[in-house]
Amino acid sequence: MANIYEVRNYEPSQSIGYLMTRVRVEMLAALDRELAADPHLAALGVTAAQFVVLVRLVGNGSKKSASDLCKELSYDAGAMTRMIDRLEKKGLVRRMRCVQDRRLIYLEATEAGRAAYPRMIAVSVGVQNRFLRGFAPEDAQMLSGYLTRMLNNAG
Amino acid sequence: MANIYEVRNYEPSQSIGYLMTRVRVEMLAALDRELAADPHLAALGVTAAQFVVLVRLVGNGSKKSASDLCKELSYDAGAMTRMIDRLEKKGLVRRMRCVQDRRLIYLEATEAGRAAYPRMIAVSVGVQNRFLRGFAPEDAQMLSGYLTRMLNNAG
DNA sequence: ATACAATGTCGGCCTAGGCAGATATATGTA
DNA sequence: TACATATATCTGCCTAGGCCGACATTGTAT
Repeated sequence: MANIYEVRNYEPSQSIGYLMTRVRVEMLAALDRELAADPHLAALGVTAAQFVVLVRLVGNGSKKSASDLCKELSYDAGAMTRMIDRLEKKGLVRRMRCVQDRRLIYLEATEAGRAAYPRMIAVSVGVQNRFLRGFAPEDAQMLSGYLTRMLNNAG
Repeated sequence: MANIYEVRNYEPSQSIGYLMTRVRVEMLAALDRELAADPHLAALGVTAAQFVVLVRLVGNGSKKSASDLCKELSYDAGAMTRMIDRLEKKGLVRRMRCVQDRRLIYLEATEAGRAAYPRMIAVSVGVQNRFLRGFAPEDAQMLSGYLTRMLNNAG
């Protein structure tokens, strides 16, 4: 299989890595802005990064540990500890020591966290739809497929 | 134009935003690892983030200011100041006050920075080709097009 | 039972980005 | 000229992630 890029004619500013980094920066910035602007969510002061973690805790109800989240999100364990600290301080997440395996700490969204969930999802969907403006459903499907393939290539 | 996502059946873990964030995390981590592992570059201690900035300074030889770089890279001005500090401390970049407009500080890659450039590009190309393994050139073209359209939708 | 390895959480230290305010310089206007 | 405005850089404070080592707990091999 031929390589996509060659060193001799590689143009960094047109590479997929560069484009993807910029798109992601713009998407997260938009998400941050709109989370902060939303009248229902502004009081919580939830950032885009916190939102991503919170979604994982509310979405599928199964109890999860911090290390579970780290695996799902390619996240550093130390960073996760501090992220949970911030979410706990805001009253959106609870820590509960597991009695079977006392190394584990199960994480659970609080009532406030669950209550904010639908609105947060709506904001996220709105941002993504805006970035995908003009995309046919098949285009979005293609793009998802490409990203999934790249993720598999990561090892 | 129809929306791609709907709130009622939105699955965060399959969304394009989520996938793109993860791909980008994996790509940057791979770039960091390989920059640190490369025998020619390890001594410089250049991170992926520093690499991105350095590429912009060596690539097209025109003198650039910090604010130029911020616009190109969607970068915060304060963060750029500190990034330049780190690159300067490593001897890869020089600051030169502009005499015509004394607000400006032109940035220039040093000899050491320019010398490391080809090897850094080779590492970057290698990482991206690995993530695009199995992609036909037309696939890569399609993906670039999608990303460019999303960037334009950002406003 | 003891020793060792593996796992989960946490804290310290680093790089890193966003935001707001301060400062210096340049430019346009009355 | 005097003043307001815009621009460029820098600094402080916050959130944030990666790496490493400490610590407790659990599982495994001897």
